[in-house]
Amino acid sequence: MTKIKNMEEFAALSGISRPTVSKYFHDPDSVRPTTRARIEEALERFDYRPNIYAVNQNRKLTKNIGIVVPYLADPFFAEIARYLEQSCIAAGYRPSLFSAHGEQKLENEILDGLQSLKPAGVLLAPLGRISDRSAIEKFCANVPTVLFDSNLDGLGAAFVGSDNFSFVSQTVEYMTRTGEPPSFFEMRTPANPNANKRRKAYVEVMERLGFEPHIIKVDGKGWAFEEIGHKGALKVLEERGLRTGSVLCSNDRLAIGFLAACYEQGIRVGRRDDCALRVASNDDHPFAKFTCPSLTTAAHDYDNVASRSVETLFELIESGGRFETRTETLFPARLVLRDSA
Amino acid sequence: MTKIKNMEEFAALSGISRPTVSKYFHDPDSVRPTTRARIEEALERFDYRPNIYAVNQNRKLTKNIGIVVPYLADPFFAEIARYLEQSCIAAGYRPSLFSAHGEQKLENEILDGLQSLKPAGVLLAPLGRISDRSAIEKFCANVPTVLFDSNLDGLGAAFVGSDNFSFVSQTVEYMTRTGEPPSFFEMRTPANPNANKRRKAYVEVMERLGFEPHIIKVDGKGWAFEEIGHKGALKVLEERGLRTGSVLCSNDRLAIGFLAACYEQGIRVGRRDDCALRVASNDDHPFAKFTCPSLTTAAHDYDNVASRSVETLFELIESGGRFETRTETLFPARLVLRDSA
DNA sequence: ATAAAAACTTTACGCGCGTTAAATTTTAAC
DNA sequence: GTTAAAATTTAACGCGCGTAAAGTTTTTAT
Repeated sequence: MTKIKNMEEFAALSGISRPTVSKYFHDPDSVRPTTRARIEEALERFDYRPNIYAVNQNRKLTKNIGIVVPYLADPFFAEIARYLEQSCIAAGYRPSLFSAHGEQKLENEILDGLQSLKPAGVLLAPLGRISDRSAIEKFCANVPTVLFDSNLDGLGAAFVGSDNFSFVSQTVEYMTRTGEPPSFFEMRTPANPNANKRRKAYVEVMERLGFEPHIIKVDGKGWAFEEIGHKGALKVLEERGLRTGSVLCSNDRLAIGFLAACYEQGIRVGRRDDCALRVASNDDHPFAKFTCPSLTTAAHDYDNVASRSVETLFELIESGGRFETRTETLFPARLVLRDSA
Repeated sequence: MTKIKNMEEFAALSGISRPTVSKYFHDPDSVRPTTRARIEEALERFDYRPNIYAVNQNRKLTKNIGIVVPYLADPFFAEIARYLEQSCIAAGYRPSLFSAHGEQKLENEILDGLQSLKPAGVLLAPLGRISDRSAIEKFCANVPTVLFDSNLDGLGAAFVGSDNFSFVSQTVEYMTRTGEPPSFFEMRTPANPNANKRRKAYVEVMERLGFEPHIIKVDGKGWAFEEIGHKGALKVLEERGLRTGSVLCSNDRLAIGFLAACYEQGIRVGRRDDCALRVASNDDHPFAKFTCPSLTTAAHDYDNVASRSVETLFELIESGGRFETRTETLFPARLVLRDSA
């Protein structure tokens, strides 16, 4: 097998001129079918591919797309990243995945490094409260960016995420309808803006239903939500801080810690009569099916959030990187009934 | 703030010639301290950075490092990837992270795409049994590659991973010493070669201790280990297939499913007297602390596996991409005692 | 069959930077 | 202060490909 050095050489071997070969790689349909066939025939025999560095140096726009998530060790983000990656590849782009690992400094460094990649666009799920707003603002000014999962007011060309009100209203109404209205269990200073929206939704729904909201706030910072939920729950249980037999956790990872604490304290959780407590949550984390008991929760519309995010980004790219107005798209939750409530 | 187009322009503004500036970016210590100061001073004022595409086109070796894991939705790999990324950055490289998402086709596509990145080196945790050996072999012939986590005989310039014998011997000996010798719970056709080594180690240790090995194999394929463990456990419990009150799971994700099944069946798991079953496992998955009950398991030496992997890769790169002989480095496990056994 | 349109070839320049060789300047050594 | 060594400058070429202009061939339409 001959080793081919560059497009010049490949063009010679295929019997087509280099500019035409170049055109082919840019868009196979832009050349005559017969020449296309000849090129692809040569491609079979010789295994050549254009040097992406030379290509990207000369094209005004690369085919790169950056995907940035706040915390990849959370399987929720791993799953959604997977979908985003595949959609990008299917559309002929080269995605590169980055995780801020919960740290502002890393998020900034990623955005910084992303600039030199000269990406056609970026899908960004920001850290949220601890994001460096000005850094992200500056980045969005230079790179077409669609925010997803977690919204930062006014930043990015568009936002695609979940409708937190829909999550909480469904869980609260379900618990109320089938038992008693829940208390709300959350972190005192949540990193994610969705958490704030969920608290507000909880208060609103409770008041609308004519009940008094009861919010339990637990300490802890960072992204070790299970640990925070676990410690917080142990403290609350010890102090008999639960006014109701019904708890709604702000998110599944807190709930995982909560349930572990209940188990250790011998508190039976579930909707059966012999259970002292019902626990529900939000997100439908990949592990929610395997908690003890399995977790009743409001599921993200993964597929739609992911597909709409990439669609929006592609539109943005085709519009030259700017939208007239910033749009926000929210998808409702789907209630998943399991054993915990 | 003036926008700088290229190195020529930046060099002019900093009062240094372009070749010297180029040399500086290659290695800041290779220029005289005074000129280095002048460059860095200009760097502060003008915010210029070399075009990575032009750089990579001309350098024989890029500063790219590929990190490939089999399944990123498994927090174990997310965690180790995080460490690998950081080590690469600290050493002045640009890591890019890829996940095969459990699919051979994707693993091949990733390796394919990685070639055009012309990386200085690659850290590869292969899928294992379902990897396309010949594709990986071909890849390793072209790119300096260090395998980690999961070994493929003879492939890659080196392997760094965990000593499966150490994992199993510690868990088996502990369970035997403090109770009865365990049965071994695993998938019938495990995707990961570590699983096979763990089974062999189990048999060997049991025989050495004078007990008869008892292996429970459950059906299922893919990477949804929790689901497989859950279904398998339900079946085994239903059929009263447990000969002992002591079970060692091949890995934590299976154990998570196993424990969920036990909970559903009302079987108390733990080392206390009122428990019917003890369950231990291997890996120390990030969620092992929050199972019900919390999981006794043998922990990977994350830090050492990760740091040795990158060290080995750096040595490999400095050696020009080839080692005299292929080395295999194994790190022992650390037994983590929790409530399940 | 003829003219117009479309696709292709040839030629050539540019992208931003690595790198080399020869000439020049700065530094270090004595 | 002289001299050799080290660092820098100047000038120039090459990397692999995008792309534009002008000329040639092929296709399509009439």
